[in-house]
Amino acid sequence: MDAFFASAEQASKPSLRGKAVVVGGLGPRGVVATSSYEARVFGVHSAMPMAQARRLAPNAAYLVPRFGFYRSISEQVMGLLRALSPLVEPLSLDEAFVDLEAGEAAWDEASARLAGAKLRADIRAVTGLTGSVGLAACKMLAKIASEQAKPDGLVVIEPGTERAMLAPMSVRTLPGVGPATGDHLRRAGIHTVDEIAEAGEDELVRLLGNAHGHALYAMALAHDERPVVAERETKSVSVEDTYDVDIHDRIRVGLEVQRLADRCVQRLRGAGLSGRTIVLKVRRYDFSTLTRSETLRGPTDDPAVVREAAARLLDSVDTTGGVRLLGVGVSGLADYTQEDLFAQAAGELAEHPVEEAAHAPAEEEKAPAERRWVAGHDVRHAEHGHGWVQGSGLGRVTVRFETPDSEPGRVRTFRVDDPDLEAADPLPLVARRPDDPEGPPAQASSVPASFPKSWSGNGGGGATSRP
DNA sequence: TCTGGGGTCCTGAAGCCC
DNA sequence: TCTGGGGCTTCAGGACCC
Repeated sequence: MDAFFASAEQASKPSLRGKAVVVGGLGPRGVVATSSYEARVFGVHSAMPMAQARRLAPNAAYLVPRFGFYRSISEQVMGLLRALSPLVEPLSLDEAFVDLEAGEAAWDEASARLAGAKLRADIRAVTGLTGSVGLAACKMLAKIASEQAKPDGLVVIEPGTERAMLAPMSVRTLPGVGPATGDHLRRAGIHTVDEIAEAGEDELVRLLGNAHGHALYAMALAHDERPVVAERETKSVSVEDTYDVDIHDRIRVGLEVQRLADRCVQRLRGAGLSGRTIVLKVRRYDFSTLTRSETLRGPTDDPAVVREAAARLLDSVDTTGGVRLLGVGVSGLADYTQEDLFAQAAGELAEHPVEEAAHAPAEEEKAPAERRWVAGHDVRHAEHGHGWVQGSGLGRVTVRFETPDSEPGRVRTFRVDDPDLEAADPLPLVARRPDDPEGPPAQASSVPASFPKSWSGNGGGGATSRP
């Protein structure tokens, strides 16, 4: 999907269409998750500190991400992909690989183009958003093609042309080459993909180590045999928080770690998992990050056990000077068994007869009674109807009244405790047909049959929430 | 005026067992 | 009894991705 979060917000809010929109954390330490193409003109891009974005684009609209909303759109798109093939490998909310051969959805370049074009049309009809499609014989090339296709395009890399196409490209084009590896290669005089191939496999292994060296050399030759994997099992579950102000108080640090342990266990249980290795993460005032881990005798999803392990790990960490981030994770995962459940139930009753997992809910889940009017979130007013919060402060909240299919709406300001104003769910971006409230709004056609070895696609956009 | 959150994979050191 | 080495696991850190 193209600039996914920002595009979804623009589709949801007519007054933001054609305008610079930046989605990300709005606190003093927030970073940009996605910016609209209009904002990118000012140099705003993903992972940029929000403060810097505000300097570059002071008049942009700044919004908090609404993951539940994006997830619902993502599910619609993934549904379209699964109609093409049983082998769909989601990489994130807005990106996935599809093995078109496995779905017999195409068999040559022409049919692949047709399938890609139809997919893009279907995504547009069902979600109202644009997605880009890259078609190629392997995942690496499909990904590169989808990057080239953005925004709102389709690119095919024809078999036989791969090496010539890759040769002049920067090493940073290849997946797995980030800032550090890029610098490493540059210092060795390697700037392009062609120069990687020329350097030879032994030299790359010497420079980058075994796994990375072999993998990168293969990619430079356009070799990528990785299959599209539909079901990936989760390897770890973690939660972390960056604090607006460094925490110096050791007792407070301990309490935060306990809270994070509880949240982590909630997530773990939600996924039906338990784990053996508990990991504590601490980012200190100077941004240095350290982790401490402990492996238990067997898997657990008992909050008391995870809390205790996390507290023991914290004992071994020096936090003088302050911490800016704390995290708790669990790895070494297993599906939990019935015995585990009974053991946990007994253990919890013994250890925490009254304790409630009543810690601060996520921003999106907060009750309306809490009266936290979050910028960008939907609201409903008894008289003026559906709108969204444009800003709040000093006891006032400013709301723009508009819906995905309305004209840009008018702005009104209310007291934060106005009884006529309440939080609301996002409206669908594309109006449903009255006779089929569940189904797609437009006809989503099916794709031709039979597909060969050499075509796989990176559909639904490639890294499109990134610049 | 700095640098989120949730993951994956790899490497190297160290300890243990045989 | 001492030493060496291979193989495995654990732990910590780093790079990368979206």
